[in-house]
Amino acid sequence: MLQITTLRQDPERVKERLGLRNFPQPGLVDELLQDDENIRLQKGITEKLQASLNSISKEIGMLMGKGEKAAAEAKKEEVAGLKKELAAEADKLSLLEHTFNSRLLQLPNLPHQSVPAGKTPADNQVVREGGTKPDLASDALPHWELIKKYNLIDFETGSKLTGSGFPLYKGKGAKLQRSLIQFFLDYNTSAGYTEYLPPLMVNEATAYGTGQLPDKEGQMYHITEDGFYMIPTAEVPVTNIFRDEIVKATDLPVKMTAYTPCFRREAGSFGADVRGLNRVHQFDKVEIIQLTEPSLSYITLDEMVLHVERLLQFLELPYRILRLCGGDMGFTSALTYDFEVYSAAQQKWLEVSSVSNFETFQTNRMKIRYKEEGGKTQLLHSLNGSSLALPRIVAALLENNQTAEGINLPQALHTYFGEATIK
RNA sequence: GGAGAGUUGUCCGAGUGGUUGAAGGAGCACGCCUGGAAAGUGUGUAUAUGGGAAACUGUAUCGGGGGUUCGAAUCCCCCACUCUCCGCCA
Repeated sequence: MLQITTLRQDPERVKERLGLRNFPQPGLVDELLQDDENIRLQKGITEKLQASLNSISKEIGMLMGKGEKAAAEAKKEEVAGLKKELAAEADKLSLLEHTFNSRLLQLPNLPHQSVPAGKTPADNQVVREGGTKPDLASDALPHWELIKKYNLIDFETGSKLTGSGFPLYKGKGAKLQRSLIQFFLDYNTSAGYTEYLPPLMVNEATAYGTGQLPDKEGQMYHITEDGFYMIPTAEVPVTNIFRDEIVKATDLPVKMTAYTPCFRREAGSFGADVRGLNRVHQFDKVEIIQLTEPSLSYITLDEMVLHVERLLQFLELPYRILRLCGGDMGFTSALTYDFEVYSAAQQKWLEVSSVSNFETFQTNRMKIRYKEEGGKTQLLHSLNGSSLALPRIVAALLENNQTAEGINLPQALHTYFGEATIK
């Protein structure tokens, strides 16, 4: 959620930045400023009434204390009218605030100055590429065939147990998951991230904190009986660890990592790229999250990009890093880099990570703050990224490294997996 | 799932309707004392938000939400969490 002070300071810049996102209602900005003005006026009226009511109540208290009952009764009558008036004004105020809040929630984050203009993924900027695409034989198999060939995942039984998109990993397939998770977590903790293993269901307040509610309600599995949501990413519980906290400046930056399964309904995204592991309802992911002071967040973003990039180099996968254009960025992000790996048999780029700076958009909702040197309390910046999402990594590893003898795993995984080749 | 006890400021802890934003203590900050420190002593010490150049000041906040009342930390209702006992159970 944007801070209203940002709108007050420079409404024209806000509109210009929203334009980069192709935000359809620039008029909202002026409406919000008008609301803001009205609210402050109405607050003045309401609070003045409340103040006089409070002071009369105090007087009554003093009179009662002195035993002057009659005088107190007289005051009580005086107050009756005031109370009615106050109730009416307070209603007006809460109506104004309600409108204001629902309008403010509709505003996405403002794109950083380096965000390119554009409407679709085709407008994203390729920042850099790395690794080399393998030369596969013409009869190279897509990963869903390789999965069958080496008996790594049983999609059919997963469907029987739950439904489509819930893979059942098996044997070497299950072990490969475990190896990757362990490797990613070790890599993250050795870079100073503290490991967490959070709850996989969260309550409404938590889902609201990171912006899943009210915006993406339909994307989460909802346990209505208890009012819980299955997490779509570790970002949700882990960032909320610091909700309503004031972090000591000396404890910054806060660096956290977590492995969790992620649950996504993926409502409305049926279509071409749902085969095999390209898009599933439950998948494993390791996430990194940082809370930093505002002046350092873009340096931190660059560090996180390098961190994820190095991980892909360890995996020896061909990758590219994209800077998302205004039209393709998520609602809450100010700047996002997407990482894609090339899955050679499908001849497709698959998104495996998304590293973003949210500035104060999330922390404003969650009231995650820190105390500055001078003693002033300020919102922190929050950032996060995947390191990494497993299914598409597995897809690319299988496809790119297939040989007649088996799947050759990258060096970095050998000790974790216990073998160099899946046969 | 059933029964009971509890949730107060950075922490401990008092407070069952009226100048209570909240006693007392600890901690912390600054001063005095000291050769220096400890002890002692004095003062200060929540957050958010509105108004104001500032001094200052209005409002809200005693787990969360609602209610009663002129007035609620205090009374009533609902919810969450913690602890104890019973039941069930990996």
